[in-house]
Amino acid sequence: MKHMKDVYGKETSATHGSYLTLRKMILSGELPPGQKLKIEQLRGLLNTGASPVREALSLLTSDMLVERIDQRGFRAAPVGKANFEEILLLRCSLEETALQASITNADALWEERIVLCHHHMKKAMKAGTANFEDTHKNFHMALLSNSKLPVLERYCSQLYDLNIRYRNLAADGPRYQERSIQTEHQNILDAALDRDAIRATVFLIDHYRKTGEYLGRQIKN
Amino acid sequence: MKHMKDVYGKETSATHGSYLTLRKMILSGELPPGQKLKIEQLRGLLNTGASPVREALSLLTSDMLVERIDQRGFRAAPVGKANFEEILLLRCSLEETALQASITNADALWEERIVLCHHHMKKAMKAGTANFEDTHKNFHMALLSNSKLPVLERYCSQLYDLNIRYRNLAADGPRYQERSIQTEHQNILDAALDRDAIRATVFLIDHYRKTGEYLGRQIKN
DNA sequence: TTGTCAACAAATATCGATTTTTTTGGAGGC
DNA sequence: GCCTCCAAAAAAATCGATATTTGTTGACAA
Repeated sequence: MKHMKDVYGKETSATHGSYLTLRKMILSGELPPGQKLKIEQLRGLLNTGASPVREALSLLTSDMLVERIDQRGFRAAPVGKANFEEILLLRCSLEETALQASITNADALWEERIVLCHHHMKKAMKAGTANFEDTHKNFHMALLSNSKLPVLERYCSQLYDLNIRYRNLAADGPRYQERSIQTEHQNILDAALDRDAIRATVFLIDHYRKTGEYLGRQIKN
Repeated sequence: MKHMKDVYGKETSATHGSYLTLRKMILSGELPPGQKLKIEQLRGLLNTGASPVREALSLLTSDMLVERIDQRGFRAAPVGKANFEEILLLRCSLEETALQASITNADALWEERIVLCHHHMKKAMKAGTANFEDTHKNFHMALLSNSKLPVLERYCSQLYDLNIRYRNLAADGPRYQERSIQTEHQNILDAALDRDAIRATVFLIDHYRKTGEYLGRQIKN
């Protein structure tokens, strides 16, 4: 395979394409935690050579989605309650910092951005389309996107994905959207638009804690 | 080169060896910020093939020491005042969390560990040996090593390295150790041993702020 | 002079094959 | 029966070569 088209039809390198595919498979649980990731096997799955696969796995290592064992290959990162709770803790702490910085730098462009992302998310939720998860992440990242702290935003994005992975792994439990997530999102958005940093972060963190409490109960380890 | 020996004489893969070498070169400033990192050129420098070099560069990407430009290769990560200040801010915030957690979990083993690391650091400083930087990092990481929050510790380690890079890049300024760093370290250690989380974090953050203030003045951008 | 475009040069990305290392599965000794 | 050691198989790591992309130069036309 010389070229590859990603989900949006744009051309990407074999490495980047493999990265995106594997990432999605790990986040969705299709590649379960701890699973050995053999190059040869993935090579077949992805229709590509060993080099792009190795490089994609290397990149996933930095996202903490893949573990590399020296000279012994790669495996999907293991999961556990302690890990889940650390992620929740860090998310609350880091996103609080990021959201407050974002609000401090608030401007019209950012406001429009978060309003739009919120709209797209609501629409996707109502339609029940498959890309709801993407719009949900977009909304949350948009909230932080005005912080002018790119490293922090990167960490938040990483942790968001790790959290989503746990949600997907626990997907069989009782329906999770029973809580009125829509209201919670609306509250965060309104507080952000009011430039009320305190209220916005309280809503945001509460949003995470509630989700965390729900998911935490489902994880064995 | 089939085998490679790292600094401690242990056998490592070509990839890992290349990773360590390149990392050191970027942190020390030998490979200056923004510099194009051509595979062929590094291949010669490291006496190895293209694959290990590429993989090492991929790994360095996750440490934010190397930037990858799609289809256009790699370059040493650029630097700037905004980046420096973000790193300082995040370090203060994350290390505060980590140190407090470490102290909360304090036990005899941890105490021994930090006392030992501190001793090694003092010894290396007095002797003026080249490995002072390593012992310094070891001491700071040992302080956080009892947090039971591995992801947080990983972030702290990353940010520590990024900060060291700035220190090395500004190395030509007036002697930086004029401040009594020894006292500052002693204060942090003593407070940690007293299990006084508040006092320890105040000393620690003050330590970073002072260093940051000094270094910040040296960075142009 | 300036802008465009083709041919060339350089560098990246990828492939297929080879070399090393780890793992597996017994055979033989205790 | 259980451990140790050795060969065979599997997998990972690495290499050398090829294909693809990007960057550059200079001729030619507007």
